[in-house]
Amino acid sequence: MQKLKIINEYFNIEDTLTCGQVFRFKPYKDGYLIISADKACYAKQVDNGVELEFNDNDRDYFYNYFDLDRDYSSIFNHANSDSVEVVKTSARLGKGIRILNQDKVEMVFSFIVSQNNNIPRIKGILEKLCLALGEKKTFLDTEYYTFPTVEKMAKMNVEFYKSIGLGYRAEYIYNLAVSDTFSKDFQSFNNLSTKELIDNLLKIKGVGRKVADCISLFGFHREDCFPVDTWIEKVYREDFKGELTDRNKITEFFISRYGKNSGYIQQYLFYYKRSLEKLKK
DNA sequence: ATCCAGGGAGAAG
DNA sequence: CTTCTCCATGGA
Repeated sequence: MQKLKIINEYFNIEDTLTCGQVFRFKPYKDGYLIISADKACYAKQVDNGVELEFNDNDRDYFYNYFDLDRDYSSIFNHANSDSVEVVKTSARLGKGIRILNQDKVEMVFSFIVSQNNNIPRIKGILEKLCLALGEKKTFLDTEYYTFPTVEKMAKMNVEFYKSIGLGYRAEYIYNLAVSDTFSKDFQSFNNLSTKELIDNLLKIKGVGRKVADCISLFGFHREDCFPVDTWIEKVYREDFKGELTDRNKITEFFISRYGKNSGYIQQYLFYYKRSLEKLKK
């Protein structure tokens, strides 16, 4: 076991986990237990930073996972000097958000589950999926389940996927599991341009532009992506006073505006808009 | 009861 | 090319 303390004003563990980019984490002893692919990590906020704890062999994985090599100051400053008020406000609220480098395969399945769905339900479905098909492991005296292998998922049938609450998405998940999407050159997607990457992801049934953008951003760390969902559409309409209705065009609007910082600023805005809604109750 | 959630596929225009 | 309809599920 190994501990690592990160002192960085641009790293808040709660904001990073609850901003909507990751689904498999839960409160644990003054902090959080985070599960990614087959690995687990404990993280807790301390006065001036974040304390991480993981297995010795997972040091590089989680160092990269939390994007710790990146300097977030210029990203934050870009947002915090924008002419639109909501961008500045959201950046200050989400100053501690980092874009995680999550497992690519897990991101593809997870964001197919996310379509026309809400975050609590997405978390519940993924939890059931891992409980049923993942491998049981122990970390810090607590049990967790790995994300299932594609091979294991391919052995199930559509009825199983419906039984864990996937609804009409069950067929997308099943068809993807039995496809050859991940067996051939999926890892070489790394070498593609962002546009080529998105075009390839769009070939998967159940993956549209928004889901492809999320996979590209959260799995491949493509910063020049700006996923547009119902919340971002609300920001666009209410705070930017935008007139466009086509989500593709709204995406292009934001990318041409924010360039390489699109993904980060999108996360600031998404987190902010959703936080407001939670506050109402 | 109706609407909504990190939308997308397929059909119709 | 664009727009419309339907798609399961559960919480508000």
